[in-house]
Amino acid sequence: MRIATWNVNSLRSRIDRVEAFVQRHDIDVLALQETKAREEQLPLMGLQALGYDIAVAGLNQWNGVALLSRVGLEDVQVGFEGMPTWGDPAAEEARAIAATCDGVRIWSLYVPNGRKPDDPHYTYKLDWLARLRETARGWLDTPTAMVGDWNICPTDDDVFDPAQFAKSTHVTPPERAAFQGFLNDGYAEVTREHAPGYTYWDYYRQRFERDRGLKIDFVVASPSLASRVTGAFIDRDERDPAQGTGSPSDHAPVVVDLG
DNA sequence: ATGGTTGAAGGTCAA
Repeated sequence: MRIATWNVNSLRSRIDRVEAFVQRHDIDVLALQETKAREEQLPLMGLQALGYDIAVAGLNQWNGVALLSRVGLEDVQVGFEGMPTWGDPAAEEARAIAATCDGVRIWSLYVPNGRKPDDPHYTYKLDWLARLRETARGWLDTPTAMVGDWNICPTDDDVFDPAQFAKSTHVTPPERAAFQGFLNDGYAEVTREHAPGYTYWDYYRQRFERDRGLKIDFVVASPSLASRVTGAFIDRDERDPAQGTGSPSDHAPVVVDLG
């Protein structure tokens, strides 16, 4: 089974790229973040025609997550138990959606950005991660993957210029501790060893062209699922303005293969 | 400190 995660930064503006991507790489399950649309706004017929069942959550122009699967899409769940919210709770539910696909419980996650370390949104981010961790302890014994945009650089190698980010979110010790907590509990991040390199490059200042990016998109797997991973890669071509149809997302997709 | 770019329910906010 081949799983992918991609922060698309608007599914409507990226629909042609998404359809081409799933075909080019023969994707079985695709988790999307920042879809930025309600279901009725989305042109999904093309993906359905390609054989995908689709579950989406999203009410506003900032969040929104989705799952596409051609190997089953059962027990869809929006949000997790006790998930903290920000602003309009109904809109913020669209940071997490889960479904069981061919026996694997897959969560598409869009972790809160945090904005600035002194912003209340940063506290919300840490609360959100803490609550996810508590809930996820209960999933360790089942094949589970938490995939998506974690908005955390777990190490300095995941930042093009750590000094520049010294006073920014994504690299602070509490955020890194939050990520490490999942690993301490027994989960494994399964993409890094197969797919080094960044997954996000800011639109500003030709960051992609100069490879000045961040590694913030991860696949965090329970032990039984982690043992099935045979490979992973980052599709940098999808971040390349010179390739594909229309403008790219600021994130590249991450693909994982399961044996 | 500011600005650079992209997307959306835009004439601003979030990333």
